[in-house]
Amino acid sequence: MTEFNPIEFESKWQAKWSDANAFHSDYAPGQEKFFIIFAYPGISGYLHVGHMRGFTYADVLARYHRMQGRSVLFPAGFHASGLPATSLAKRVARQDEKTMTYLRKNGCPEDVLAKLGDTDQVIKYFSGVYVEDYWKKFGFTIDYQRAMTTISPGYQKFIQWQFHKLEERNLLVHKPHVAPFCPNCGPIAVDASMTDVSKGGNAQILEFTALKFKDDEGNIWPAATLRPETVFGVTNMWLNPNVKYQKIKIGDETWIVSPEAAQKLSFQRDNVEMLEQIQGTDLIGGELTVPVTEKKVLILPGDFVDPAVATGVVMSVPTHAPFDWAALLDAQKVAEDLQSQYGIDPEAVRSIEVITLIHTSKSKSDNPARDICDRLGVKSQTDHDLLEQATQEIYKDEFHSGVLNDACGEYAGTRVSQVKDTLREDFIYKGVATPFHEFSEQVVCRCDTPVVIKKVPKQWFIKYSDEDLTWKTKDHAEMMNIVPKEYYNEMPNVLDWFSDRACIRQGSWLGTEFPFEENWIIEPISDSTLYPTYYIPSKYVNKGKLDPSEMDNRFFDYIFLGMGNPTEWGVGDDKVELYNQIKADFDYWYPLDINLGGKEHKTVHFPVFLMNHCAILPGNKWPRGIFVNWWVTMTGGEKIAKSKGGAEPIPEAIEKYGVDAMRLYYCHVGSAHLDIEWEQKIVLHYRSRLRKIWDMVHDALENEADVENEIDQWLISKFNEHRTKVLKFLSEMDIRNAANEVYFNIYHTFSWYNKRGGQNTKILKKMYAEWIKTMAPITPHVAEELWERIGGEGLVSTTEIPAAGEVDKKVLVQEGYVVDLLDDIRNIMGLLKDKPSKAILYTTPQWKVDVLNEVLSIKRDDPEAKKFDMGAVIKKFMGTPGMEPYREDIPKFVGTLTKMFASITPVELEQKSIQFDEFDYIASAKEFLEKELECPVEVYRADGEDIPDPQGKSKQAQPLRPAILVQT
RNA sequence: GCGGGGGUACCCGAGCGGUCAAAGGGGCAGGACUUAGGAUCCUGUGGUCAGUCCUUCGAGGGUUCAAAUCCCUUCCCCCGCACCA
Repeated sequence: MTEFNPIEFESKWQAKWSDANAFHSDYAPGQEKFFIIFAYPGISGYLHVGHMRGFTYADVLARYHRMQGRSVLFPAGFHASGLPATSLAKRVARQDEKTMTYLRKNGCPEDVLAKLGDTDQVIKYFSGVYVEDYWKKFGFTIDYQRAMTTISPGYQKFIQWQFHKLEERNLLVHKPHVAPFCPNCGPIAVDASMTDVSKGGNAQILEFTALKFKDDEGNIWPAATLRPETVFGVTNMWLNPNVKYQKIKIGDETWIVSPEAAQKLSFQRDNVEMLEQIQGTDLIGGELTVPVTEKKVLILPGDFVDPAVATGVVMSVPTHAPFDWAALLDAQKVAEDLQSQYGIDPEAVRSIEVITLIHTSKSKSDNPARDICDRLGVKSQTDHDLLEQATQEIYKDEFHSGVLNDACGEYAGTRVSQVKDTLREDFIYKGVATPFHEFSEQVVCRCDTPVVIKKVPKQWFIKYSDEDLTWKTKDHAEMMNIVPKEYYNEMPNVLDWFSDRACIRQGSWLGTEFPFEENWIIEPISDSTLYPTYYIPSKYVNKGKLDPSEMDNRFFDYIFLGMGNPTEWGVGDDKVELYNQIKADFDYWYPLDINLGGKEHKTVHFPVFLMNHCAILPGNKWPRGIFVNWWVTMTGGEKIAKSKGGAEPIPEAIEKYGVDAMRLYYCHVGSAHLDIEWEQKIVLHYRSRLRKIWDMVHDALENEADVENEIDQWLISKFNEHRTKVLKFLSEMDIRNAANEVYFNIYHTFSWYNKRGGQNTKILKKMYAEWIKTMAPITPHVAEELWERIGGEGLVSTTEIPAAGEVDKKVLVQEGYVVDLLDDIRNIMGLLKDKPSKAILYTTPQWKVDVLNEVLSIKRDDPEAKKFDMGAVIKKFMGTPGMEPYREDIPKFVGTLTKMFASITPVELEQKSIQFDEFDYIASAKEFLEKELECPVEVYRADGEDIPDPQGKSKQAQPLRPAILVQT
């Protein structure tokens, strides 16, 4: 037996494919085409086994379509824009320990490592790694003639053109915005990979509502809150007596806030002027007017007020804020002290009446804050953790199920969740409130300066909220082939939800310069939306035929939109011809058939990919399909992360498992829309699966037996049935089921053929050849190697898989009958204590077949019927000559058919209607049954003469269900 | 909150109105082959039992001749939410 050693033949076939240029995409007018891409990877360092999952699916689909006779375009590129490449270079430059370890662990050579502090080198090196170490080694049928990166000059010209189109279509808007900013370094990115920050990479920008409380002098005391609706329940204010408050001038208003807040405001507002500071203690005991309600309330001391959080000015709503409730109780307890310290009338403190605003289904009384403090055992305002928990609970409950009551004026009777935004907008519109932005946690820049939120006066957005565009895109998405279907259903909602997106930024990252504003770079999501179009001209750029300098707006207008006429450009005949060729190419390949990407793209990349196509290109160029794949996780469902060492480096994995085993693993271990766990053992299992198949095929190669047998016909029909399924699954992008059919079900069919004594090597080799074709999309290396060994011509990868051949249903039913019979006998034998000495089978008597056929024909005549006239059927057969001996059995048997009659499916009806002689068929399978059961088998017709029937079993025989007697 | 998904046998998971006691893997048990096996093959893996029966698909109701699959109620779990790819 030839040893199964994938490593030996994998590189051999990769070289042959490459030498033959087998997968170059051919412009082939008249021939059907298929255009697929996977979302190009960002250059972020080494990839892991999870990335290969999606890439593999794309290759499987590309290979399948190629083997269906289509001209296939499967290009690939690199998304170098944005942070990842820069981030990696920066980390190498500062010799970040984790990064260095990770690079070395993945086998980065030291001389390369020394250069990776430079972003260009990072891009150059890793794009090489992706192609040579991953994609080629995985046998992907990518057309590398078209490879491109998003920071190449040609691509940048293309992106600029795209933005001109967006501008022309009124889809670029600008408005004020806020963004993270380091006072020392300028605009920076707050992201989880911590490129620019040393702390707070996961921080979010929270949008508070600052309510403008006023004192008698007209000074504004902004209390920033996430719950503006509670303004109706304010009973007092809290200031920290130990803090020196800062008076500032904003426009023509004077504000009083904590010094930290004054600092933050100076970035969020124009013209902020610092005035004097006032000790908190001096402010306690004063009165402020509540906005909206115009009520006067007292300022009380609150030690818990953190000057670093929000504005340092806190409004108190004791019924709905546990902190406020606890603090108010404390204050009331020490009312006398407050008098001596701050001159506050103790009676005024004690008489503060709480106001209830919100009622929920869980409300027990009119003071939910008190209820929850009692329940959790809060003793004072110092029980910080408990109060935090209480706040969370109350907030959640009241937000979800709360309804505002009569204390809330015009908003009474509305749900908190519904009215919150409206109410906030109303307040801002009326001038009693204003937005205030704050990080959810502290963020510190790499230079150790705390990061602030800075107002960007003129931020450009792509107007994804555009109604017409949204409507158009949703309409189109409905006609698209989007898998899984869950995502298809979700897509309209995602498109509705998608609002304007900031599309440019300043600071250090890679990308294309924004054409309408200097020193702004287009943001990486926005420069990767329409890009599949660029794979068409990229081939000409790569070949040196097309220069970026000539790729101006009129060029792209012509090739992508068919606008203009190159003959009028005065560029010479050669160029005109070239442009026409590129345009023809584009018209041939576009639209894109499948855009394949991971689940992380569901709410970002895919929607903008669709919307930009719909915004810019004509309707006949809009994408046809999206395929989303889920992730590979570490054992236990944990996300693969570089910080945790990642999974096995890909080159090592390839060597250990073999590429095809990995490909099969991805395709079969779980559906594409499910996270799968990376487990060595399982991958090895798939390797041994391939080895079994390898051995099976080699058996036939080494076997010269050439015995014809009835079972041969079954094999052919059964295989054809399998192949029909495989092709159907692949056409539906159900890769998992296709893999199941090819590597498991077909394997079992061949095993059964063997078991049944099939030895027709000629037939077998023919069928194996067909089988190997079906393997080629998923495990191409094994397929090529077996194809060659079995004497196939040329490359199997470029051979067509024929649409399925004929299926003889009768043959399939007959053999299925034996399978069921064997099962039943085994079932009975399993119940016996002793070893069986003989199995006697009684096939159905003819009269039962006749009765059954009569009933089936009634069903055929009226497939909707649930009942049939039993009396008529019984009568008919009772009167038939020769039926006398069965007079007692007829009604009983007819009775058993009623249930079947009601529930039979069309498929079953067809199967049951197929006629064959059961006795003859079992008799021919007798030897096989004896071998399988390891005991003698006798077969009789239940209505035969003088048959041995010691236990009267023969009466139980039914069509397709022989009676069985096992003797011990 | 908004949006989406889900609860299936020991585990992972397929099925999404009838061919369902429920695919495929894994685990476990028995057998075969073996110097041995963590290799491979076969068989079994809800209950009952000489097979066509009974009880199961988070819980409770309902529709239907027929429900894991459809409808309602309810409990629980997971994921995404933006300038970050």
